[in-house]
Amino acid sequence: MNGNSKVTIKDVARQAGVSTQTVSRVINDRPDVAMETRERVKAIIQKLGYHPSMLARGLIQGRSCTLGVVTAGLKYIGPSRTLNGITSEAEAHGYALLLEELPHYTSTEIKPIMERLLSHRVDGILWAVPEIGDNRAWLEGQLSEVPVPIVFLTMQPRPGIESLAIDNHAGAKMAIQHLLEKGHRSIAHLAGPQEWWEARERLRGWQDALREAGLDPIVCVEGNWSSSSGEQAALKLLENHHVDAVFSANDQMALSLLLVAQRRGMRIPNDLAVAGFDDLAESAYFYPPLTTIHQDQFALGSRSVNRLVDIINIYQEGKVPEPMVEMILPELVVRSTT
Amino acid sequence: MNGNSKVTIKDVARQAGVSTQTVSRVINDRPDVAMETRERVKAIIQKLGYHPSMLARGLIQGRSCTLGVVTAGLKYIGPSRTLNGITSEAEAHGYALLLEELPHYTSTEIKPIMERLLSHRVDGILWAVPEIGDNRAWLEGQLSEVPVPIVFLTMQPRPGIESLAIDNHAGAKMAIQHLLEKGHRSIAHLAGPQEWWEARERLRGWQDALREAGLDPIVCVEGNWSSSSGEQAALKLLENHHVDAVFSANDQMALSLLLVAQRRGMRIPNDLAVAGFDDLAESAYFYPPLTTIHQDQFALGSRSVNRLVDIINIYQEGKVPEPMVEMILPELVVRSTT
DNA sequence: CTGAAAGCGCTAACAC
DNA sequence: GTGTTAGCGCTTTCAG
Repeated sequence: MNGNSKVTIKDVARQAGVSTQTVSRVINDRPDVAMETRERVKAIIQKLGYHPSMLARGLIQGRSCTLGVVTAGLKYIGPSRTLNGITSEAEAHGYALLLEELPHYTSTEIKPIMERLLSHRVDGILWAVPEIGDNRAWLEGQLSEVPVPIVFLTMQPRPGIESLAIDNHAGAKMAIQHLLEKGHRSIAHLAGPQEWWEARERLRGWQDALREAGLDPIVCVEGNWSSSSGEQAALKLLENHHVDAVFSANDQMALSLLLVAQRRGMRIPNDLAVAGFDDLAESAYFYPPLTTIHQDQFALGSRSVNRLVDIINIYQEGKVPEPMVEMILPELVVRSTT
Repeated sequence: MNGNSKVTIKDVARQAGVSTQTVSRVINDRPDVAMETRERVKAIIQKLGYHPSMLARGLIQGRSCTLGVVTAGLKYIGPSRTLNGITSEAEAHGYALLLEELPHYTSTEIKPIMERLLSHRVDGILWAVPEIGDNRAWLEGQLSEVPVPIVFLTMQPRPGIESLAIDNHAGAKMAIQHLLEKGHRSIAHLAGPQEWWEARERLRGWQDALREAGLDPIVCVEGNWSSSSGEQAALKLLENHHVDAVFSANDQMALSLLLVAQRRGMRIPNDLAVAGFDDLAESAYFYPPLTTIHQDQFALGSRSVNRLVDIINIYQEGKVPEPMVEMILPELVVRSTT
């Protein structure tokens, strides 16, 4: 580190023998600058290693070209794939990202987060935290106090609020319909933690698909997404019930289920068929390779940025956008466990 | 969205019947304000929902209280766990994070990235991209042009440059020593892509540990980290060589190796012992549960923030820090594949 | 203890 | 085409 710490527009102007205004015109690609002047200024900019300050520009224009992103649970792969989509799309739109991570999923301390984001004058906010328990309770009172548009990811749609989510209900139905087609009738569910909206949706999909087929959704045990909880749940399930298929709410629990079933001498898929949800990179190499529901979390992230940028632009034009809810359809990936 | 879009310090001052300086003193917790005035101003701030603008403050103080983070490969779990450590520690130090993701690991287009970061006047940069091929070539010429301190993660230590990394060489040696203790003598390596510094370090650890035991490191096949490449490599390895143990450069490839070996009728660990590297959440539930090397990527992230903040403070005091290199030791986790 | 004036780096609005 | 003036929201002098 050394380099030219603080070259300002004035330095460039002085060296080029023009006013700061002219330099400003050059860096903003305005048309009304003489070709020759433009080149000269550009050369000086290059030579001095000058970078216009977004702070100053943001101050004056009332916009920082920055989006706030609030996430949680980065130690798991899901949120970070969404983030991957967000970074990619934000760059395409010329926005920088201010990242905040909640200390835990159900943190209700959103005020300091918002304050930090708003202090930095973000132009909009992406709330990429899954809906769990009442961690959206703050919407009631505090949403109206936020002076910039917010788009929510992975949340139960609410009227008047922008949101995007994977359609977990539809995904679960796909899995069950696939198992039904394979001839299974006694299909259990290894559910996710029911405080999670996503887990409830997957359970509901399991129920609805079975009922539509004239069957009763009865056998259901709950885990907490982890492989270790899945192991406990799988033991309970296989010890106490006779089923010929299980739909697991995620791949990690499905993994334990495979392990437990095979330890008990069951052959997969002959004695027990298994379908998961998520499609982890490893799922194709489980023993045996896992049939699962693929959710495109990258798309979830990138589309949310798209939407937020649209909204910002609409407000910019003085109009008010019509709130939209978008659901992204997952896909069935058939492998060897069914 | 509505809320008080743009409440300024002036609005607060006017309503409180004081000057803007006084308000400024209150929000910065300066001592020289009368108790009564302070309370009154605070009440108005609350009432108006005023948030001081970090843009204006940054402009004047020459610092934005923002750290730039450059990452790559967020769709994999590794980088995002590091990011997890970064967000957590940055918040503890009161820094916001400006996130940039490279389009690919070996992107050499670092100039636009730097420019965006510097435009936003970040106080320092965390370069959290693994060293691959010559994607650090730019250090030669351009590092000196960066006017803020940079800390590099996951990179071959270089004199005079701040860096932190997991000690992959030591980790690999731990794995091999464990296999040797278990009585294995013919230990192959399922290597990672050799353009990656980390993969080379793991291979070197395998070589060194074997040589120190008086054995020759001979059998080695290379994958690209993915389970599918691991499958190809495992087939090649098991078809052409007779080995009684394999050290895989990561868990995903180890997973395929387990699958391939068992398909060929080998029992794990009796016919073949396997050790991996990474310790994924799923690894404890592989079939069988995988012995592996655990690397603490959260700590890698959090310590890098710590270091960067230290450096910024040292410069702040007008001093120049002594460049430091830190290696974080991984840990052996013994499970059922050895 | 409090306020007035100046200015951070930049751009909008107007002159010329 | 180009320069001048003013001011974004805040903090830093320096007076009182």
